[in-house]
Amino acid sequence: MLQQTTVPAVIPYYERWLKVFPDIGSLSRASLRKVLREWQGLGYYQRARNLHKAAKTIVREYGGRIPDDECTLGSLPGFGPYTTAAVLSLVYGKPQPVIDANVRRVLMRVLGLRGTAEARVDKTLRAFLETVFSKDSPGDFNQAMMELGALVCRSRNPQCLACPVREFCRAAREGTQEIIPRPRTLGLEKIEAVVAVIEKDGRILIQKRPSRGLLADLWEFPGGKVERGESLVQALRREVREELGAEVEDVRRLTTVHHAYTRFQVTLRAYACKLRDEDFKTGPRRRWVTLNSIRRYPLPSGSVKIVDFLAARR
DNA sequence: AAGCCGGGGAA
DNA sequence: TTCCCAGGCTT
Repeated sequence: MLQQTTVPAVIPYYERWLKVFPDIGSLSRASLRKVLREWQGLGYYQRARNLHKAAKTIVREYGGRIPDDECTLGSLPGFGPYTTAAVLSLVYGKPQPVIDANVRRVLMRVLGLRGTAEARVDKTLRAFLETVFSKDSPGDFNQAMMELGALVCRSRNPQCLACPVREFCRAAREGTQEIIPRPRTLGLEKIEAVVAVIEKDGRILIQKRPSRGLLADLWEFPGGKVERGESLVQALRREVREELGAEVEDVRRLTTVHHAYTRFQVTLRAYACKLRDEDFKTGPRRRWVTLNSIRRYPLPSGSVKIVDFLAARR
């Protein structure tokens, strides 16, 4: 029932099912019509047919006991790699790692594997799993991995700060947890942006983003998207002119950082510079801050990476 | 490797 | 709306 179906959707069906078919024998003796009737509304009806057929085979060929060897179990209808490994580990305690959508997502992020979540990556994942798998408690390990994916390392809004394996996770380190695995449909838009780290008297200029939309009310360095046919420095001069009404000078390359959002991927080119004119608009959304105090402001992850660079340079 | 199979929950 | 879900089977 859980194949490609969420736990909340399954629970009521699961409970009714076990009342009607309390054991393998009762399922094996039931008519297909009754089996399908109990499955009605759950979808993927081939699963019901497979389960029914498997029950018949288990009763007729294996004395009503679910086979405990991989080969026999995997030959039953509906028993693919996941279900076979799940039964062997959860029911029989055998050292079989499972890879379901949760585990696949967790491991793709841990290893920083780009691309969509497909069974194609499973070979790589399985090799890694072998190195961390607990043969003492395979069932617990497998369920823990799946729970981690379902509750923390979620498809959307992963809770990296609460994640017990955060320090081993490449995606969390690189800020790519939102785009690993890559969403199946929409392609990732690539955005090139420039960032002006404007220094004056040992302080740096930051400004507050608009209160609505992307990164609302977060603070960042002046800057913006590079437009077509425009050089990076041209873009830098234009953005500072537009936002601050001032010209820049002493422009020097600082660093390049990458950050991934759900729908686009941005490359930030940071430049150190100074302002030629001092008469630009200050205001409540604009402040000169020291490198130390800047960390008290909420910044987008991309800006934090730039701040980290500046701090490390000291 | 890609298509197909379902319905619902969450954002 | 869009995306995805404790996959498996067929082409």
